Amino acid sequence: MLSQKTRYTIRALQHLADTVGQGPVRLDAIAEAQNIPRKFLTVILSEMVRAGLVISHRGRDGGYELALAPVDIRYGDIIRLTRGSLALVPCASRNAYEHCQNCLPEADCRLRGLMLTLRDEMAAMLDKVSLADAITLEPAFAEAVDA
Amino acid sequence: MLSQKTRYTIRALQHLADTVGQGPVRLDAIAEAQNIPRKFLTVILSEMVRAGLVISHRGRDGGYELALAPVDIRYGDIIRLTRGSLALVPCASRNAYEHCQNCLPEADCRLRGLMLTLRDEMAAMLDKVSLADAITLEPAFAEAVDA
DNA sequence: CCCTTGTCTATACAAATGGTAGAGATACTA
DNA sequence: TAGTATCTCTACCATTTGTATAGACAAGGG
Repeated sequence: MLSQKTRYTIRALQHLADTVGQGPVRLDAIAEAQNIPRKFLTVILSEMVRAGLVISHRGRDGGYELALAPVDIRYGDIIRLTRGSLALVPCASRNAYEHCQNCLPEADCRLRGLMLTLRDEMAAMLDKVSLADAITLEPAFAEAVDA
Repeated sequence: MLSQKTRYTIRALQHLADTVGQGPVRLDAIAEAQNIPRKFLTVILSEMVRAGLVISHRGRDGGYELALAPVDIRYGDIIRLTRGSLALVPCASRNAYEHCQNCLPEADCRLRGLMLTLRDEMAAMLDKVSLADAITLEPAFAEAVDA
């Protein structure tokens, strides 16, 4: 699961993407529009500033804006940034590899093999979609629901 | 991420799949071969018995064996069972839907739209692979590593 | 100078996670 | 029927993680 914080982060960035060209957006405006606790959002946005995705302006008429064009911020990037990795197990991360505790030798671990493949598929999809993209709000249910 | 418990569960079931036809496997044998804490494994296997995936036998020469043929236990099933859902956000679960806290109206939530699509892709893949399948241990790196 | 707005560090608190303890229930075997 | 091997169940605990807040501070603009 994505943590609540990651979800807030994504929604905040989407908000900034949607208001590109309108100057800095105040924290309170984002918090209200996106239904994110104000104080928590300060933490989140500060991290985004430090990470270089967002630029902040202090003082009157201050606020936040994206540091990059929306098309250059892909969902895969955001999730890697906030969560460390796309993978479902630490040892299947291409990006933030970590040895699993209490595991088998990796060369023998079928779970790892499977999770590597899955990670690659997830990455392929999440790196195709950026903050500039419209998103199908209710995709067709790809597979049958049997079993 | 998959929890440690989910990973242990999968490895335990793989072990049982690999020993099909050899009679019940004792808990200690599984714990040792799969490097899983013994006491924790008792909890895990009891749950699998209750869930109907595993059959247990007590007394001398007792142990555990799969209740179904390996080919009928798909990774998707196991993850749904132990984790509740394949989805990365509660509101994108086909199986264990839950409303997200502090969210926007769902009809407007682009994150939800994206996560529904992703869930469907993950499900399609994880429901193709069962405990009977060999798994590529180190798949080709599908996408470039740029950015 | 003062108001507005962002920054930073420390905390509080709740929930989930990983793991253990130990008494009990069955089943086989002698 | 005793005895031993094996799984079963409830409760419990410690640690980590996740969510959120408090409050003092820094900086920009008029």
